Amino acid sequence: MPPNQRNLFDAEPAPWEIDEAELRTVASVVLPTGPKGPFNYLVPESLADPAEPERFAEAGRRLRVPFGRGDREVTGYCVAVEMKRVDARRLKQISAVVDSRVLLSAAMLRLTQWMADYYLCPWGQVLEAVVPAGVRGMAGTREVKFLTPADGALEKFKTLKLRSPQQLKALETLLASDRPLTIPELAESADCSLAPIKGLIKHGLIETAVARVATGGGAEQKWQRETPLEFNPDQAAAFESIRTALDSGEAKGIVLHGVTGSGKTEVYLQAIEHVAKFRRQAIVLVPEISLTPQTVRRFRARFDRVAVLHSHLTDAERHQHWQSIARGEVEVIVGARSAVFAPTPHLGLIVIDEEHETTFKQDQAPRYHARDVAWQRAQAESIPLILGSATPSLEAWVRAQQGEFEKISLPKRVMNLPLPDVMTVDMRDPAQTRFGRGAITRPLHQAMVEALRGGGQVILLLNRRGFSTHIQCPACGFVLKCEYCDLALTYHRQHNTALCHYCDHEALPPRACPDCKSPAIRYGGVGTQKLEEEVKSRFPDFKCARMDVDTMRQRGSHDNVLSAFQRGEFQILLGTQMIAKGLDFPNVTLVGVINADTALHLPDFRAAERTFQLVAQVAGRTGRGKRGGRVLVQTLNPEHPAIMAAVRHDYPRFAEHELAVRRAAHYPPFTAMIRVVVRGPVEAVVRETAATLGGRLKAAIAAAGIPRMRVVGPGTAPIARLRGDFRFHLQLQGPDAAALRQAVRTAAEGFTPPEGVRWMADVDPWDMQ
DNA sequence: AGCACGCCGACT
DNA sequence: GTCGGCGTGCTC
Repeated sequence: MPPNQRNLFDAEPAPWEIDEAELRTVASVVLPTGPKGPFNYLVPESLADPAEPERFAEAGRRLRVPFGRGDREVTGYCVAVEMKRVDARRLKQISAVVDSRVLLSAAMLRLTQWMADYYLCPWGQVLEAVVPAGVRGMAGTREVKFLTPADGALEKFKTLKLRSPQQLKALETLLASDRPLTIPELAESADCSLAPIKGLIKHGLIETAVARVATGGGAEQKWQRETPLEFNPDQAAAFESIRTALDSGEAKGIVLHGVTGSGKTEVYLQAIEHVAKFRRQAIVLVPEISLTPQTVRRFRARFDRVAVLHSHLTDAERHQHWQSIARGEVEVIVGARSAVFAPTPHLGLIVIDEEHETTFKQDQAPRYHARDVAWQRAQAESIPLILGSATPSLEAWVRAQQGEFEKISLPKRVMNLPLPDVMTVDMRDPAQTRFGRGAITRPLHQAMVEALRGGGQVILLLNRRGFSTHIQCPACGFVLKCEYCDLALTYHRQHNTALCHYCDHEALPPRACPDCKSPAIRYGGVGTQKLEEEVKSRFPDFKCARMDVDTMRQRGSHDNVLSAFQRGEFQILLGTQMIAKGLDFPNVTLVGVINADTALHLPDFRAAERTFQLVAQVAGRTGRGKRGGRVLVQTLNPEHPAIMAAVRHDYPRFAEHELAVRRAAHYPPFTAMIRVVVRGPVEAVVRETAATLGGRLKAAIAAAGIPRMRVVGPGTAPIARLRGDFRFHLQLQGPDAAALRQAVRTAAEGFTPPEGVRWMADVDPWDMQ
C-alpha cells in the first residue's frame, strides 16, 4: 500500500472500532523545528530492549522517525516512553535510535520543558539550544570497526582446513590481546597486511563491532597547585552559611553581596571543595569576557578536574568536555551562560559570579536568563544557588529582602584594604574641561600624572569603541547613518571606514556632507581609538594599550594584554567595559571613567542600574595593593543618584532609591514584563502588524479578565530600523507573570503575520532597544 | 517548517 | 488532456 493512500483506508475509527485500543510501548517525540508536537510513535520490540543499550529507545535520546504524508525521516528528541492504551494503527513506528546514550536526564528534560513554557518558545528549540551542536553531531568521533575472535575460532580454523600462516598468526595475536583491536592495530601487532584479517572476517573467525571513538585527544595541562587561603571573619561566616545550606539537602538561593576585592572567589572555592568531598559536581557561571582568565586560573590551581567551557572551543573539544562531564569525571565546570546545562550526574552547587551581568541573558531564542534557569535547576536538584556580586541585580536583591533568598554580606575588602576614594569631575564646569581638546579633563590629567610619576598604573574606561562616535555636518545637522539601521555610524580610523556597530555594515567616510554638500563635515564624539591617540600625545613617555572588541578578535589576546599589564609591561590600559570586570591589579592606583553617562540616557528602565554597576565595578579595579588607589569619574550628572551612590560605594542606598522608582513606575522587579518586537522590510506593514498584535493582546487580557495588566504600545522601537528591518515593539506588564505569558499564547494562536514580517516575545527582557 | 493536495489557467 | 501556479491544511 503506498504510504500516501494510507489515510484512505484507516481514517477516523468507526464507533465499532473504538475498542481497538491496545496497550503498547509509545515514545513521545519532540521535533527541533516545525509543528510543536509532541508526537507519539510505536516502539518496535527491536528498540525496546534495555539489554541492548546501543539501540534502546528511551527518554532523553534522539530518534529517527517517519514524519508527514511523505514519511520523510526526521530526527526528534524522545521526551518520554510509556506503556499506553493506543490505537496502534494510527501511529507510525520509530525507525532508529540515533544516540547510543542519553543526552538529557529526566531532570534536564523537565528543565527544558519549563524553559519552553516560561520563555514562550517551542520545546524543540530549547532542546536544540541545550545540547551543543558538537554533541549532536558527535564531533571529534568517528566510527571504528573493532575485532574480537569468534567463539572457538581456533578450532574452526582447523576444521575449515585453513592453512594460511598469516591468518593463523593474526588470529593468535587477536586471541592473545586483552581488548578488541582495530584492523590497523591488528595488522601492526601481527605484522601482516590487511588481506589475512579480511579473510578471517569472511570465514567468520573474527567478529566485528562498530563503536564511536574520539579522534585525537587534547593534551592535559598541569597547573601549579594552590592551597586554600585563610578566611577573614566575614568570609568565614559566609562560608558557614553556605556549608549549612549545602548540608541541608535543600534548595536555597543565596545572594552573596561582597564589595569588590572582598574575596568572594575564595568563598566559592572552599564551598566547591566541600561539595567535591561528597563526589558531587559544581557549576560556576561567569560572564564570558573570555572567562576572566584570572578566575579560571584560580579554579585550575585548586581542582584536579576542571572543565572550562568557553566560546572559542571547537565542536570536538566541546563534545569531549560534555562527555567527560556526563561521565562524572569533572569536579567543577566553569563556563558562560550555557554551562548551566552541563550534564552533571550529581550536581551539588551552582555559583553565578557577577550575577548582575547582562551576558547571562541570551539574546536569541530561547531568550533565557541563566540566573532563573539556574534557580529552577537548583530547586529540581535540591541544591544551593549562590549569586555573587558587588552590585547585585535588583531582581536578586528584592528576593533577598523578601526573605526568599538568603543574603550574605562581605562588607570589607580582604586584609582590611580600604575601598578607593571616588571623585566626580563635573564636565559642565568649564574650568575643568577647558584644557586643550579631548576627552581627558584637567583633574583627570593631573591625577594621571601623579599616579604615573608614583610608579602606579592607570585604567581608563570609555564605553565606546571606534574613533569618532558620529559623523555630523555642522551646517545642516545631518548625521551619517547606516544604510540598513537607524543608527549613527562610527568612524574607525585604522581602516578608514564608517562602521555600523549593530550590523557591521561599512561605508566610505564622506569628505563633504552628503546632504548639503558642505565641506565642513565634522567627526565628533570620542571612541576608544581617539582616546588612545589622546593618551599617547599627552603621555608620550608611557606605554599604553587599548582593549576593545576591535583589538581582542584573536583567541587569547585578552589574556595576553592583561598578563602584560600585570607584569607592568605598560602603564596605561584603556578600553571598553571589558576592562571593568573581575580583574585584580595591585599596582593600579588610578581608574578614570571618561564618561559615566553613556548608559544613563538610554530609553531603558534599567539605565540607572547599568550606570551604577559600570561605575562601581570599574572603581573596584583599584586600591588592591599597598599603594591604595583612587577613581575619577567624569560626568555631566554628578548629582544623579546612581552616580552618587557609586561614588560612595553605597549599594544599599542605590538599591533603595532605585527600587522606589521601579515600584512607583510599575517596573520590574515589582512587575513582570514581556516585550514583543515586530519587524519587517516595509514600515507600514510592520506598523499595522504590530497594531493587530497589540489588539489581540488587549483582547486576550480582556477576555481572561486579568486585573492590573496593561499593554504599552505599539510604538517605534528605540532602534527603529535594524539590518534593513523596521521595528515596532509592545510591552506587557502586570503582577502575574503566568497570566502575561498566557495572554501572549492566546494572542499568538492562529495569528499569522503577513509575508516578510516576523515577531518575537522576550520574557523578562534585559535589552529594550 | 515542509510537503502533498487540489483547484485554477495556459499549454501541447 | 497535462503541466505547474500557489493557497490551504496537516503532520503521531
